[in-house]
Amino acid sequence: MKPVNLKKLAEELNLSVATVSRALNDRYDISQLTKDRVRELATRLHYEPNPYASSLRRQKSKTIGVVIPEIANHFFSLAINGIEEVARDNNYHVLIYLTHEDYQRELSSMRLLAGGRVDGVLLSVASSSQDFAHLDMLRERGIPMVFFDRVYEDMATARVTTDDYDSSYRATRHLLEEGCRTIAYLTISHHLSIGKRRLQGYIDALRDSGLAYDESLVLPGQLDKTHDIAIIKELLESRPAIDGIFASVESLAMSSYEACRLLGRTIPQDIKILGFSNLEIASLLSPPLTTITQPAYAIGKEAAKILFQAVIKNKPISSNQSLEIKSELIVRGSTRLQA
Amino acid sequence: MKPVNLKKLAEELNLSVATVSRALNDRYDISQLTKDRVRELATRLHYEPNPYASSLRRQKSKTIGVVIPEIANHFFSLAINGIEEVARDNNYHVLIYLTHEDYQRELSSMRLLAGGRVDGVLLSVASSSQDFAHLDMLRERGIPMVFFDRVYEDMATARVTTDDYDSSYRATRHLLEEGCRTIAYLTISHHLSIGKRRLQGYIDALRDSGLAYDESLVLPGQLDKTHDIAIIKELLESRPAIDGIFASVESLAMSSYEACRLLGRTIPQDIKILGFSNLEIASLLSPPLTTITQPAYAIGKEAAKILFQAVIKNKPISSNQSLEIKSELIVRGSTRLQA
DNA sequence: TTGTACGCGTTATCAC
DNA sequence: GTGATAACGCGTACAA
Repeated sequence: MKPVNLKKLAEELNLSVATVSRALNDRYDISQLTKDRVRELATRLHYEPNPYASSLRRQKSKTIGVVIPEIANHFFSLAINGIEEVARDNNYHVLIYLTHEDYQRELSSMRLLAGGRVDGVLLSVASSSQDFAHLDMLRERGIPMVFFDRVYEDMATARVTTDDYDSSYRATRHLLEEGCRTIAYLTISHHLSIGKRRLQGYIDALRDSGLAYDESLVLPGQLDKTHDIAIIKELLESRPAIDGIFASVESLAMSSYEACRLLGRTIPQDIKILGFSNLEIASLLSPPLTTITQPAYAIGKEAAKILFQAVIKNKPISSNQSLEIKSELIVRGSTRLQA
Repeated sequence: MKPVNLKKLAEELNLSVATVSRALNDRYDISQLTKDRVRELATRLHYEPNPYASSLRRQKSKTIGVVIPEIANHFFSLAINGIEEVARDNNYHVLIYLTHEDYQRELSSMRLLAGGRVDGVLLSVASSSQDFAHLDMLRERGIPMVFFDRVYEDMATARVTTDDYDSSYRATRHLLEEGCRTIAYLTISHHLSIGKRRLQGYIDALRDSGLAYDESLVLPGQLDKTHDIAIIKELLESRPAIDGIFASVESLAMSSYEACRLLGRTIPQDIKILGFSNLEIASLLSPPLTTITQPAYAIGKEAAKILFQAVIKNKPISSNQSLEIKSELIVRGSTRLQA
């Protein structure tokens, strides 16, 4: 019940606490015999060093913090998979904070993290975040941070993203090539750089095909699924010419499917749908969903690797360590008849 | 860059460290004036207490550990959502450890947690875990633990589960009522109690319908999707009489869809499929998947609540705080023609 | 109402 | 090779 500590081991072995500590840390100046004796007793008594005492002393928490908008989302859970993998390889622990796309929660998470609980932070910003002063807290404390997927442009640190603009451009081109002429664009945030880039890819693809950008075709989704379905339905009814939907996030693609079903629109005959998504089972949907699939696991892993370079070697992170990993457009039945 | 600590605040205000500490902790014996002065400076300098020093002193980490098999899975990510919610309400932090269904990783995670890094643990055991001696480490250290979903029967602590036996029984009945006579059962582990209960529900439902239990219809899935599809395909080919598949975990239902597609079997005409699953988009699959949907979010939330009762009030957890939350059988197109 | 002094468990420094 | 001791930053008993 009462934890074994160095003092206990030392008493038991008639050694000093210092010696026991050094033996366990495998220091060169301790005799092999002593090391063996100490280790034997330590394992026998299930000794585990107190991580907080150790952190206090070493000024290292052996912990990183991951702040993400949500977790019930394939992109983020795959990213965490990658992050946890790298953390474990480095003998680090992972704290998770969910913002639910809420700026206030992101802020309070940052405040907590800035308190020295972690040696580094991985962040994917909330869609409602407009102000980024809260990120300065980390900088002031010298805690390195790496963005992944959703970044804040003005911050001088590394980011691991995907080719949002290009894939959005390609996706829009694909819809155009499949015959769409009036493409609705569903988004979640205009503030996020990721939102801007994806939107720009859409706009440029339209323009390059000689089509005008019609702002009224851009629909800002919310967080509530029921509400999303309702407004998509409304848009489709008020604009019957719409023959394509480009969902910039997974949940909006799903809501579009529901909306079409409610309206009796057939995919892809009446309307084609395409979306950013990491759903493994996109191919099992009815019809199979054409997706832009992001390398979520790799993004998490690479972001973590960059962070650990800074954490372990105590080097600051530079923006030019940033990485862009390409997404893949996978054409399926929702945009093409015989896919 | 250098963190502000109590000493700094104290010097700045010409107060003792103790007074500053008490002011920040809002102790009754400090004058309002002093409290105000201290707080003002603290916020101005962005003071954040060092969590490790505090933990060391208070013998409380304000952190819980969550150990789960995987995260890229709707059940677990929803559960974490619930857990994080409760943790945040209690001003606690959440450490995540993924076992990838591997006993060794579960063991090492437990060892880390037993070191005093957390005040409590939520665990959903890995399918490969047969030995549970590693859980004693927590008990020895007096760290409370609550199981959720996947439990180890012999451990005297609370568990939050769903009605695995009943829902499995009902699901099997449903398949039988829809005309199935040869139902394959796909499982991941025979060791897990959850696996046993679900299997038993299946067996009993068969028996109550006068059908014999045929062990060769029980297929143990692996972790690798490609492999799963292959063995399901093999089973279906070697046993052409199979007209129903009951997948005891989500991934196996998906693999079954793939296998059927590869074999050209039509769902639900040739074969009916049903599975435990928390996929929100089960209804958008082709055909929509009949599911037993577990209350994942609620399970996570309730498990965390029980844990916090112990953590906050320092009371041991008793087995009879255990909770069973019912799952729901949602009939869709994969088991019935006009659903 | 505030200050002094100690200890939480570990590690680093210095002495022997 | 090993031991004594201080220090990490905070919280609390006791003193004033």
